[in-house]
Amino acid sequence: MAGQSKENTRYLSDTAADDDTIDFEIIELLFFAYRDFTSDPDAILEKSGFGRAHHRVVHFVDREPGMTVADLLDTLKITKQSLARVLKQLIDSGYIRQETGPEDRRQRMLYTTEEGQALARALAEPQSRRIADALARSGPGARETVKRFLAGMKNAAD
Amino acid sequence: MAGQSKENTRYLSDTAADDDTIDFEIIELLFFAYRDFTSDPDAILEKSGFGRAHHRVVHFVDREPGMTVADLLDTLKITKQSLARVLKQLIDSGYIRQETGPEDRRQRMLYTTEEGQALARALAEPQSRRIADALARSGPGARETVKRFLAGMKNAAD
DNA sequence: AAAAATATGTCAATAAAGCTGACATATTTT
DNA sequence: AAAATATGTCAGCTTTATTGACATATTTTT
Repeated sequence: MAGQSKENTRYLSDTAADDDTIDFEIIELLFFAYRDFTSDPDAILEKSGFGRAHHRVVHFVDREPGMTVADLLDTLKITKQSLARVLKQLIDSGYIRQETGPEDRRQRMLYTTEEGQALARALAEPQSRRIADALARSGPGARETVKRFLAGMKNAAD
Repeated sequence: MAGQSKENTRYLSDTAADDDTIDFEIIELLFFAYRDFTSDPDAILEKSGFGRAHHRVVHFVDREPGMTVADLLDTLKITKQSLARVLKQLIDSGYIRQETGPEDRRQRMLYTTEEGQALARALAEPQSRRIADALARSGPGARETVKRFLAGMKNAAD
């Protein structure tokens, strides 16, 4: 494939032209923002031997105490088999506990223990600080604008 | 574990108190926004038999034609062994091609083929539309604010 | 009361995408 | 000539997800 460098240059020009119709700038900003946003808790999780999946479970159970397994599956949009392993590890390690549903005894209501709460806070803290710093540098009223933007990015079905 | 519901309520109150110091609201908005943002291209990728890793490679090579393997590793922050499998598949399928570096012949400069370009655009298009919709509903000046926020979320090292 | 549906749990096999370590080859730099 | 660099590759491992099948307890429907 010799003598193709002119064609490469043509590709480049075409790209530049099409770039106008696609918002590559914010697509990339989002990618890097999220990559680094999740790297904060990853460092903490490594010490406990947990991963991102555990983080998500502890977070949502801490935020909505008493949610059922079905609620959690719906929030995370994963299968129950995927959840099972992670949830079992968190229960065995004493971060989450289950209680039989008071009305429907088939249900398992989920709660964080005090250790689970502490873990959830420790994971959220550096993320929260990162957000506060970013907002502070985004001008006045940034919080409301960012909230509306992020809410608009998510599927309406939620 | 009967008679524990009072303790649960106590947990709840503690949670509410601590919530003030941690920005759970934006943490969750970011999670849902990114989850749904990545679900758009996932649907397209499934048809090609590719995954998110292929998406990222095609995207960055399309955006920066002629980047080297080392550049790509640095951008993606993965190991060369991880990249190798994905990159090989993309080259074998005709979406990406390599050219020996004109000055340093050890380097492999990466380019998208026309098919690769088309794939990158097809994947970016629904994400771009989602961003445009979200920005439109975020008020005037939202674009600049969101850009500053996202840039501030990423590590300075970049 | 019996049958069907539901909520959860579990076993087994598989896949995607990352990782580490080790080593090979070609090329450039020292 | 030796060392460093850019890339490629082999082998094995881990995490986190998947699907399918089936078991148990409980509630709802018939």
